[in-house]
Amino acid sequence: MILRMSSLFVRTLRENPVDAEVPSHQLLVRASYIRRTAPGIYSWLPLGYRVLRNVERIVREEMDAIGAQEVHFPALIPREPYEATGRWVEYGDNIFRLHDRKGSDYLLGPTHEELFTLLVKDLYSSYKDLPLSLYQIQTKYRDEPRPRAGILRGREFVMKDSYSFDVSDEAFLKSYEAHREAYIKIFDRLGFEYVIVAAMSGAMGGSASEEFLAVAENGEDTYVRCSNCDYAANVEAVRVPVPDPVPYDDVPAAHAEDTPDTPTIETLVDHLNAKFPRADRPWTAADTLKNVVVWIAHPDGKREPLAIGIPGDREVDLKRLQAQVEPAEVQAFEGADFADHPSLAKGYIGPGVLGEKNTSGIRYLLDPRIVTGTRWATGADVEGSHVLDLVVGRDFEGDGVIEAAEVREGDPCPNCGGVLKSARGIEMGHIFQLGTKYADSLGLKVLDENGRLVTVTMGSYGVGVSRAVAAIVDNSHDENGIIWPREVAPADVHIVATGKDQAAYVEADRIASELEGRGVTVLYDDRPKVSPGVKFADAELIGVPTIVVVGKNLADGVIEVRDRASGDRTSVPVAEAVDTIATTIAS
RNA sequence: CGGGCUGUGGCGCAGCUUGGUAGCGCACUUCGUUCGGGACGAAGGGGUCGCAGGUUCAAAUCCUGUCAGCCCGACCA
Repeated sequence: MILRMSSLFVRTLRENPVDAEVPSHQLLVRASYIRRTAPGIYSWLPLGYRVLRNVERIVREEMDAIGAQEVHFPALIPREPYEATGRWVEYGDNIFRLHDRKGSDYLLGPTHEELFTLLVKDLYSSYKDLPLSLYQIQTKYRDEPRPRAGILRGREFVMKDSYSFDVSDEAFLKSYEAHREAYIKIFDRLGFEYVIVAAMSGAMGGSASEEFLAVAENGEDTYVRCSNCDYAANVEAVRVPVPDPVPYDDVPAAHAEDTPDTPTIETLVDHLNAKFPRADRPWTAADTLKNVVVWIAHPDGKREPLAIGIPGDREVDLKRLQAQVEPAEVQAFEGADFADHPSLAKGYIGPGVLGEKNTSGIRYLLDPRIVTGTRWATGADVEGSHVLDLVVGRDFEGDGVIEAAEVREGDPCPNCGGVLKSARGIEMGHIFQLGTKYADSLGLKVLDENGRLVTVTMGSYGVGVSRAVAAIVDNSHDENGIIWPREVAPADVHIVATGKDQAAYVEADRIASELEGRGVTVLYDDRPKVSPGVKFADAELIGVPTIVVVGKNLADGVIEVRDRASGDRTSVPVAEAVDTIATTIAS
């Protein structure tokens, strides 16, 4: 097919829209692929929609290849199924809710585990029917607190979601592995750099999950990778290696000391070094135990304080903490809250009052590094006083363990002890081992070969289709515009006709038609009276991988074939033009 | 949720301090010239100045509220 620029519904912008920060947002708007309709909600223009469909096509082909069957569910969904799994409440403000004229509750689907589970329950009741994998490519709705970066994080977006149903956990692993392999093929074809990392399942529930992250400096997710083994994980999912308990027989009894004006770790360490110097080495922040209090707000509206003890040289990583307490939310513990909890001495909180058995009654969870026998300097629960030589297991204990401390580059790998390196990425795909969470709450069971009812084991798998469009652009562009990988480009070739000589247009028309006859999609800049500079700039901005210029050189019997990515230019005799172009774009 | 900055034709911006006919560049229309790296001249079309309320003879401009956008922050015990 031929897309003629003279009539194509496209208007490129010369300047970047001022509200766009990331390259994909800037370029997709400038090159007229998308247009903002409302905050976090975008319309797809002809070129953009072609790219989106190309991504969908790749996803479809790979899903079909593993035997998954395509279906299509409504986006407008009644409340009941989500009530049954608790997600009507768990999703909180993140779902769009609406009422029909009778006042019944509906939602716009953020993801579809419930409906798929119910549909399979409707139709299937035997182990002979399994395994089954269903998928759909559909518009999803999530009322994000802060949509940003164009289509990278929108409130309406296109997602491929699929669900696997198996009679046992063992059988499930095959479905999971098949999806994982399919995802590798999809992301290889989409042509951006990505990593597969261990992840947290979050609101989705279930036991384990892996994320496919597009490597991107401006990504929202931070992940770590071991420089020695193949361990890779989202920081939220990193498990700190737990040290062995250490002996503490020779540690003196805990003793409180005056430490005036030391409300921060930094001031405390300085004070300790000045007044209580250690014999072996100076005090460091890592010798102190920092106790942070936060609110844990549950979806049902209740909230409780939670104290977290971590080594003083680390910060609490809110995202990590959040991931641990999902679906509850973490909220700041503020000045007025201290007034309500008089046992907490702000700046000098210690294990003396924390814990369910102590005066505050606040649940107290410790970082895994704080193991039995380790000794700490920490708050004495009195302003201007800290306790030294406080030993875990001898002088205090926590109510449990929590992974909330920040993960840092250089930390040891939980797998092999090697060094972790950190980087950022964008979540492009996520595969979940759901176990029986949804099958249990919705009653999806089948009869096994012994005639017994067994609960179905499920997996759910998502690909951010519209997000992939943005990720590809972020991964593949230069100062002049987008550089599409061939498989997703809105056209196979972009023909630019230039000059006042009508012959160029006649020749370009012929080449375009012949290419069309061979099944090639041609974006043809046939705009009259548009200067060559504008056409070249637009061609580079739009980013079709092969650009053909028909103009001045026609007098010498040649046209020019340009490679968008490398910038290479080749002169080709007119007679060979169509063959050469067809060969180029097929390679 | 808190703080900062910003909302003026499709895009980028000026005007606001000191209230008085809404402007510039790009884009768009017409004519002519130009034609391989964002051409030129002339003549045009297009804006409830984010929204609501208030002050005033008069509001883009002052006041209040609200909505939206961008950035930063959210614990540091």
